[in-house]
Amino acid sequence: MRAATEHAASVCPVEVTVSIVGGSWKLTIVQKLLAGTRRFGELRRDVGGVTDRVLTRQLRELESDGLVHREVFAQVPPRVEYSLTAEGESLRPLVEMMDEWGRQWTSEHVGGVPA
Amino acid sequence: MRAATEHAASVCPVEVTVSIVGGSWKLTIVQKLLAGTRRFGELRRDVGGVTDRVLTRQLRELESDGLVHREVFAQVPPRVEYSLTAEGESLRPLVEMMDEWGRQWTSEHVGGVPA
DNA sequence: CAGAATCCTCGCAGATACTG
DNA sequence: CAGTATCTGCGAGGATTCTG
Repeated sequence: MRAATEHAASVCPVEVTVSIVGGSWKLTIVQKLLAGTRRFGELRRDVGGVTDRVLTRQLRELESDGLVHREVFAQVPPRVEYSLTAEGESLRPLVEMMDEWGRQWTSEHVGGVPA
Repeated sequence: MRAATEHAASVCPVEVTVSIVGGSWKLTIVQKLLAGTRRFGELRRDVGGVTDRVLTRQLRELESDGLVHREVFAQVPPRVEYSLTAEGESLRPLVEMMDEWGRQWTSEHVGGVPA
């Protein structure tokens, strides 16, 4: 278990969840993966604005937390596919709820309803 | 709107939610407030392990995000009460879901089911 | 294509001390 | 009691460059 998560566990369960999905881009990545398996380059494009280094690290953390499965194809050019594990899939309702809550909050605090 | 939230808004709605509830202790605080109004000292005790400075800042951020209401009583000794706004209350299902997900994840990754 | 290596910075969390 | 003021550090996030 990652150090941050371990510390969170000593506080309270909600903090565990935050420590796992709280990294920047992390839930956005999960959201994309909820739609199906993606290659590294696809994620980089779909997420948008994230650098290789950061995307890689977020994916590795998600992997080590057991939410994401990483499959490497030994071929040239390299091909790596990312998909959600069952545990990752279990985030679906949470992601949907947070997406909805975020839209709601934004619309109430900006006055404009996003598409 | 806070800078972090503003940046998150440019990414995707889920990131907005993360930026609002993602600070350490923040959801734990909300969880306590979901049970009812609390004074500063009560929160400090209930949350446990948090310093004055950090607790204060988290509360101020929650306040500026419109989730928490801060009421100061002009008296000696000072008395300040914190409570959730309607928007804060709207986090209840999310907090419950994250609490449950965190318990589940922890039990599967540690082998021991927490109380 | 999918990253690894390197370097930088900036902000948050935390500790400590003080106060109306 | 409920903070503020000040300092520290640490580590995530980001930019850039290089490679099998």
